[in-house]
Amino acid sequence: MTPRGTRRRVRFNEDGFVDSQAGTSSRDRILEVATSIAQAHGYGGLNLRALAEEVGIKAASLYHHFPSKADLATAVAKRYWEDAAAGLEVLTSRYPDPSDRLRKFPGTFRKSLENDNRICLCSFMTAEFDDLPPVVKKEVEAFTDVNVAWLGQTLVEAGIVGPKDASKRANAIFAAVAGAQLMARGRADIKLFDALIKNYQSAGLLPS
Amino acid sequence: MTPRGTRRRVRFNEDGFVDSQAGTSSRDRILEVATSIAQAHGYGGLNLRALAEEVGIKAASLYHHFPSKADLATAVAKRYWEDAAAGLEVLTSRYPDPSDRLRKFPGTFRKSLENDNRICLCSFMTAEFDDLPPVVKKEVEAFTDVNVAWLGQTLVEAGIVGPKDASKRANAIFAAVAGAQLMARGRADIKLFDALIKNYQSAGLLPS
DNA sequence: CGCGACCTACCTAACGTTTGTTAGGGCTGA
DNA sequence: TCAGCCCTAACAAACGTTAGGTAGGTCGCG
Repeated sequence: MTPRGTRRRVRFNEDGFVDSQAGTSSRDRILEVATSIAQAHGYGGLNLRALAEEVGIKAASLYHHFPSKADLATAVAKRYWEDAAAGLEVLTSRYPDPSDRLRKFPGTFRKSLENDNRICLCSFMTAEFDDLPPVVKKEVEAFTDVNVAWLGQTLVEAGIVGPKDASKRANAIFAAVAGAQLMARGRADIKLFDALIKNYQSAGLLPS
Repeated sequence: MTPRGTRRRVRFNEDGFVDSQAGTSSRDRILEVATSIAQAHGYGGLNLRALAEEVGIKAASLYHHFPSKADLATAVAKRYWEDAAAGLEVLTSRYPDPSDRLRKFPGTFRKSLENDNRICLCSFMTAEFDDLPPVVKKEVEAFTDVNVAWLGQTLVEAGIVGPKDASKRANAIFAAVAGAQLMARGRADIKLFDALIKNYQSAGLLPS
């Protein structure tokens, strides 16, 4: 019965990333399952009946919590980047060396692949760009913003680039890691993801 | 009235990439329009009625050319990687310097973005991995194979990496460029794509 | 030459299913 | 008692797909 405004309890694992099974209220469980489905099938593939069944309720009952699919997806995407932001903050506070943090960064994306070969919710929704309700699009963009901002700040702190080039390099790292995740999904091979990250490191895109 | 087995006439622009409006037969026009739709909406978003309308026929008439949507999509993906392979071959024969070729490589992906912010058909379908008919999946993988093989060979020829590390670096370049394309789509900003590629170059992932 | 058989390419009409969504009612705990 | 949470039942639209038909062209044969 967490009131709507209350911050959900979230658990982080040893690397600062969100562990699942954090929500207990019905609304939270819906968002949790919806996130998982959308990471595998996208916005278009998010079927309200299938979602409801996995939650353990009927599709019509979803409308008690969300006025429409677009609103549900908006809440999903918002929760997604908020959790990501919280996870990155944990990373920052846990590792004093900014280069260490940068080395840990791809771990967020790795987690998705570990979870039944899923990908970043926002990568999928970015592909679906043209069919996304504008409100959802906004939240998807926020995820990129959060990651790029964190990367840029950390890169500067690590002395890898100057403040002027920070956001450009941050963009490059984000795009490359997202691309690695997508490619690894296509082969259903998480070792490929690791190899790609290693290659980014040896090429000098990421600190090794 | 091109017989089914005949190679379609294809035009390449100054950089060796396929120009549209190459097909004249009905079957080819279907594939052409279907490719364009799938690059913007994916396999799931490929609506047979909408496709037929854009071609100028009725949805039922599509079944004269293809037995099912899955078969249509298979033909689309197959044609897609075959055109890509042909384009890369043109690049090889047109530029004697392998480093030049590598510099031109991202141009293929740029072309999609120029075309109404579309992305690589296979990037989209890789996201839709779980919902793809197995036959389609196979053709999608072939696209990656073709690109990675070409990149690996060209990297060795350019003396950038040894034959042992070629395929790993080729994978990294492919993933990074695909990721850049996806990110640029999310911002509907082709200049972001150019900036990302430039950053890959200055980081040493691509020759500059 | 002329005629029927056949093929290609498209059509209309409809089917069955799946989809997001709504109306309205029932149970339960505070 | 009453709000919070969930239900059944159904709607309308959109979907892939099928049945069956038509117009035009081509071919072989008497």
